Amino acid sequence: MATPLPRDPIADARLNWERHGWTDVAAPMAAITAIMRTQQILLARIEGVLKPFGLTFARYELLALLSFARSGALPMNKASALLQVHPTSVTNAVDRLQQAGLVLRSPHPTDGRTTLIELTQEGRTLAKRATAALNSEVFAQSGFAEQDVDQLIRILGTFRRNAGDFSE
Amino acid sequence: MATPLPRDPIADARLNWERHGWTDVAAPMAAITAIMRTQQILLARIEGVLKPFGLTFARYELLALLSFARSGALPMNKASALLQVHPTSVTNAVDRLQQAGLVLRSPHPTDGRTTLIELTQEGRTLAKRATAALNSEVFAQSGFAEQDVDQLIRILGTFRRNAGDFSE
DNA sequence: TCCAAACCCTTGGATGTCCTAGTATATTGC
DNA sequence: GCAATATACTAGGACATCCAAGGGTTTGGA
Repeated sequence: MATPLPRDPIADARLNWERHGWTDVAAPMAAITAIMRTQQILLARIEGVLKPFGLTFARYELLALLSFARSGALPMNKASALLQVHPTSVTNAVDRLQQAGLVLRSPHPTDGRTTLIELTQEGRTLAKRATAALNSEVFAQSGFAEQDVDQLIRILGTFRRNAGDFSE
Repeated sequence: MATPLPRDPIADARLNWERHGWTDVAAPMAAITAIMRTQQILLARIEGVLKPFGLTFARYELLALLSFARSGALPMNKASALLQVHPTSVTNAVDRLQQAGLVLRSPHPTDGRTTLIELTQEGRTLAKRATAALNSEVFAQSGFAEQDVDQLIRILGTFRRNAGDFSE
């Protein structure tokens, strides 16, 4: 890891905003920038843990999603909706997972437009092992205090609902 | 925007984790996944606002950073450290900003290895306009309650310090 | 003094994301 | 029943990020 900076760059940005008279939006700017940076840190940790398995986070997410589906299979469009990524991103991930023998495409029994993604036995095994690694090496040492985890879930849950992710 | 899902996919993932007995890491998993998704939503909003200016978020960040530097110029490696991205990402952003006439490269007066990035007058003007747009269209309507903004800044600030971003 | 180690930036390659457009299949409405 | 519309997936292109490697510049110890 690089040497820590002497000062928090986001706190500095906030001061700059306030100095320019944008006081009312300085705090939200700092919060949003902090989310960006935190995501970057977490993603790097996750990718580091997944690398030995030959997986990226995008591919892992798809694998994990399939492993929780009763039948171990999902239509592409369903996966796209649940993972909340663009359909082309799913196509890309499936291409690579298929090439690695972790999933396979099969035609939908009744809808000729739809392609089902199916977990292979190998894919199911790898998903299990990768999940165990993420659980112990990332989630169990998240770096967030327990009550802060609850706060994050609450705050970000409200945000995502307002953003139109889900209605519930 | 896509139709909202009937249920929160992250809450469902958390239930799946608990069902598999990973109860102790289910909450951090949910919090981290929520951060990933929130970042995605915010980035899309920001990119949408910046698009009319011909800017991406990465390029805007660099432009904004330069606009707050006294002299309007910074060494590449300094920018890389402050933005906390890989040096090649800065090279890439500078290439495009330079091509757009918003910044220019100049040699460091005393260190032949270093390249200074300098804001052009056009770059300075565009940075101002883009910041005004982001302030009014994103930061002023962040979708976070005021006290939640403070919570986020506190929680993520602690996280980033522990992750080694800064020592302060 | 001088050469090895450290540092700075760039190039090339891999991955992921999105958008636009195109092809194929279903569904809807007249 | 058939044409128009909607839906599903894929191909190609633009961007951003990182890593590995390479070439030029500085620094520091022998």
